[in-house]
Amino acid sequence: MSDLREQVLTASLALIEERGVAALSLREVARRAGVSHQAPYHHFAGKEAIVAELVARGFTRLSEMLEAAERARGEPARRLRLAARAYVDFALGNPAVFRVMFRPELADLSACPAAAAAGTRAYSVLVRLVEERFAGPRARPERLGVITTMHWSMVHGLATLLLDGSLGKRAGSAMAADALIERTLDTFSIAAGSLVTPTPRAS
Amino acid sequence: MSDLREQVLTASLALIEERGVAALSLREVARRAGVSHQAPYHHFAGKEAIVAELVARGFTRLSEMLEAAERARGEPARRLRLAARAYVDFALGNPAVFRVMFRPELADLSACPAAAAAGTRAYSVLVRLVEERFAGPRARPERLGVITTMHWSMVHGLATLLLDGSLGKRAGSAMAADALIERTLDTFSIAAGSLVTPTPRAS
DNA sequence: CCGCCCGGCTTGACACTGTCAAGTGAGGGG
DNA sequence: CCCCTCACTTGACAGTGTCAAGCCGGGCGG
Repeated sequence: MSDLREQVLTASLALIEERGVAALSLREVARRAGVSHQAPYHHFAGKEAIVAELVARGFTRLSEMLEAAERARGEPARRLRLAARAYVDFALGNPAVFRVMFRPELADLSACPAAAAAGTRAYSVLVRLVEERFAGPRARPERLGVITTMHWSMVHGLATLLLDGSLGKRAGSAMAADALIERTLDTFSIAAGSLVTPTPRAS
Repeated sequence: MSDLREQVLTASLALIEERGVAALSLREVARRAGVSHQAPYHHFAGKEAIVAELVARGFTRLSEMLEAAERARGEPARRLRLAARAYVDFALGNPAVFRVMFRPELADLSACPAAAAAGTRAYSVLVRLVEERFAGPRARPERLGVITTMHWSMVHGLATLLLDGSLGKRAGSAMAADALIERTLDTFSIAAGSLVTPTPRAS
């Protein structure tokens, strides 16, 4: 039942993947699904609701990938590193969804509690991983929060610059992009590692 | 002369500031400027050209702010830190423009050479600052490139997450946001500072 | 068995958009 | 004086999101 609902979602996704979210047209979606232009309205309140659903699914998929990294064996640093790579991989693998996930003016995710919950779920994975890696006798929780923000910013910035910014063009081929990601994340991991012991008071 | 051109630009900017770039309507712009709906077409090729112009101006303004930080006195670390703060301040001070600056699907900046040049100008400031801070006898240029990418990613990610992501909501007031920015950039600066000497081979 | 309701879908309409095409009108140079 | 150019207007067309009805078949109560 409700086969159309899924068809609308996949058609919408395909459309924004190939022409950008600005070109998402409900009528074109209906056309591709072989129904009349008003049929989607019986499954979604409007255009926003469709992309909100896509955003929610994107966040749960991202959460799953991050949680998979969390379950990997190895030291905390390795798992945090894997999660970072998973974040970037998700962005590069689902560019259209990723772009719209962090664009509240297109789809107000606060209006869609499912999307907000999925986003919090992904965030909490990061929080746990950072705690695991950086918790220590001297680490105040407030400091952990800052380190979490730093990690998220770094990884998110790398992903968005590769996707939209000029980083993607500067690093031409996919292989070059992969090397760029690996080396950037490695360097960041090393740099952040210097924070795990109380910062050495260099004179 | 060409007063309308400027009027169109300011009206467009105001419109995307208050309703988002998706709601930019040439007809509404013309209405606000008190002219007919086709008047803007005598100054811009179309909708894309207008936002391309806004993007170009945004990049030059960002470049100016970064260059001001570059001219500040103090150690290289301090200037890099100032530039990072300037980047975030620009994003928070010009949210609509910043958002559209890194959204090539809305305004293809490669079609607008002025915007691309301004972007490269801003990027080169960052390259110089990173070189100044991290250049050393042991630093290969390739390594400097990675460090540059890391810095750009971190700062850009922090800005976009504050703007669009949930970071902005998590850090409620503007004062809290300011503290968050300061502490995150400080922590990052310290972490990155551990890279200036060849990474200590901890056993 | 009939009749009714109701949910999924269709058809129709409205206001709005970007953009092409043609017209208008004032101001200035030949 | 004429005409031309340039900034602008008017008109039209295709396309959009969305509100308001209409249709239609299948399940349910009687």
